[in-house]
Amino acid sequence: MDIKLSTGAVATLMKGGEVEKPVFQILGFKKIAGQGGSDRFRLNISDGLHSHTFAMLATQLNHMIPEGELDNNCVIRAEKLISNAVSEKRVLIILDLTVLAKGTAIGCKLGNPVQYTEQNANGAGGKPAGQDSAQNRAPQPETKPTVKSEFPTKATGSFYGQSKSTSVSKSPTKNGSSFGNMSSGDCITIPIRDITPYGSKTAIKARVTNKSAVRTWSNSRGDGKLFSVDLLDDSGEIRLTGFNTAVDQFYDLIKVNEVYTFSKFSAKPANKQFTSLSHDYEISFVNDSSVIPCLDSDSADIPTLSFQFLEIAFIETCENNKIIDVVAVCKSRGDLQTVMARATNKELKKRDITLVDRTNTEIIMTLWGKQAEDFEDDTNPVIAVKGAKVSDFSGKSLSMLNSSSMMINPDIPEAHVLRGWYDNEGMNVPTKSLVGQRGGGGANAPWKMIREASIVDPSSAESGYYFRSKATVLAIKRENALYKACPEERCNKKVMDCNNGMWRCEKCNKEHTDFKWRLILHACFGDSSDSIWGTCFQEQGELVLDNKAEVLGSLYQDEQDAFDAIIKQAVFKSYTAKFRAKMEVYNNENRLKYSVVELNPLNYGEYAQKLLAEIKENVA
DNA sequence: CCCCCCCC
Repeated sequence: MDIKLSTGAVATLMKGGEVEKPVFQILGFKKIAGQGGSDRFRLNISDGLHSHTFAMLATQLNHMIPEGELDNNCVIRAEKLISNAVSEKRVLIILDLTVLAKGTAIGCKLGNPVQYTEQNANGAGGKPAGQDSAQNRAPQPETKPTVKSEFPTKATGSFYGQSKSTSVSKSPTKNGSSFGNMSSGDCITIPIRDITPYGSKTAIKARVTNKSAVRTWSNSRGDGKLFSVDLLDDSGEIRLTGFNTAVDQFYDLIKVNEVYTFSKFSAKPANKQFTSLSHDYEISFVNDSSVIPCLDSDSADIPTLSFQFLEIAFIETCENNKIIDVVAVCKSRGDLQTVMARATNKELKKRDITLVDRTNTEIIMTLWGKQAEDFEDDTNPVIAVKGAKVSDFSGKSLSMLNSSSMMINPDIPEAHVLRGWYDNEGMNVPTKSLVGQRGGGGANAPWKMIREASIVDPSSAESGYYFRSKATVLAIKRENALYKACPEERCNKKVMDCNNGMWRCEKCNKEHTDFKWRLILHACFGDSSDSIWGTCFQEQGELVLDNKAEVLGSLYQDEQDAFDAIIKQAVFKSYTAKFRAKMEVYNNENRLKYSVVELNPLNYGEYAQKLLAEIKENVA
């Protein structure tokens, strides 16, 4: 077989030029381990003249390596290639390829390729592509130093060798500056992965990837202050918390992105509810803890980033309040808003941004405070978020926490792939939204017969599904229609009777001298096709019963007959109603729950017009 | 030993 490599293609591509379906020899590959089980392969490609290690294999092609289709020395034609500039470097992503010859058939390195550098590029390539091309709209790391390990600036000869052992490593003998009670000399460090509450917890060498602010607490068990950092090595990550004196001792000294040897700590099970870190345990400082900075030269083997990315489409199935990592393109950026925190009466700044990924699904993420104010990027950056909270407000959404961290255009393979996908394809593809109709609560909710609406596809009911119907009230449940609520203006929480004339609100954590009546009216709505039970909150309930909750409450309490008469009168009135159907789990069973989100007395004239229009449409 | 993280 006549194999001809695309001589000069590496240099051309490295300068930002384009090469049509270049032919390369694969001189080696390296697995970049497991971010959320999504291993990636980095290839050393050669055009016979130059070789280059900044080529990533698209994940959908990963299988070719274990299956032996791609082997050392094989020759491939890159059918589809994305080239991205990443700060001063350039990364190629091979999206599709054809194997022209197996490595076993070739058996040796073709030509005498040298590692490509700008210096030896010797004019082999073409002119760089135009500055406005999609390829050049590449991630520019905002925090450069944090993202160096995935793509070392120097590709060394040893890079493609076997992977190093991670089980035991020596901590550096550091000249001077340790914090804490460290005695001099080396100590044995263990991989983060191996930390348990049971083993001897000598020391770990780890990079600080996130550092919290100092926070104080005060509760029934006492008060104090604390901070925490996220630590990472090549075996895993773990949260380290410092309480009280440890705050004074270590807080200012520990810097994000730096590598330290941490020795002496205690470990306990991690509460998964409050972290996206994968470790089963978390650690805290003890009395004789020490923190020793590592020299830069000693830190290169400690990775800088770790994510367990979840695809956006998958967030739909996440339970509420789960803490997750996500990488996505910021499709649009909302305005800065100011809202009042109900609990604290503090003013909050927020900004919603819309994220989209290769599942063609989008989700809204809320940024808070300074991060919301500072977010001004309108260039559809790729965003990697660690530790965002899943909220089920109106479908599914994400919210940043104080403990979350966000990187804009990070230099990681997932981000490059997303960049290429969005610029070439994603920006023009319609997306599914995980937002249940927001704000207007289904402003364009479709008209449905009730029968039709009640057999709605369960997957869309998962996040809340809106529809409109003409509906007649067929029955009303008189029991539990009213409850005593917290009198605070914005709080509607049910209060507890303290039996001393006071009413306790758990939400406000206060006792009040009075309460207000609130309505949760369960009514059966029907049309000619079927009927459903739906919940009418305050305003809708007041409309159905044609009385204010306040009046209804006192009647319910003191004049039952009058209350029943009101209910009787409310039956058989007709409305146009907007319902929200949502799948909920009740007694381990899925059931559709309906609430009435909008209610208007039926305007017969208007409704007849609507029916006439529909008839015309169907006859034509 | 915290674990609050806000709003519609």
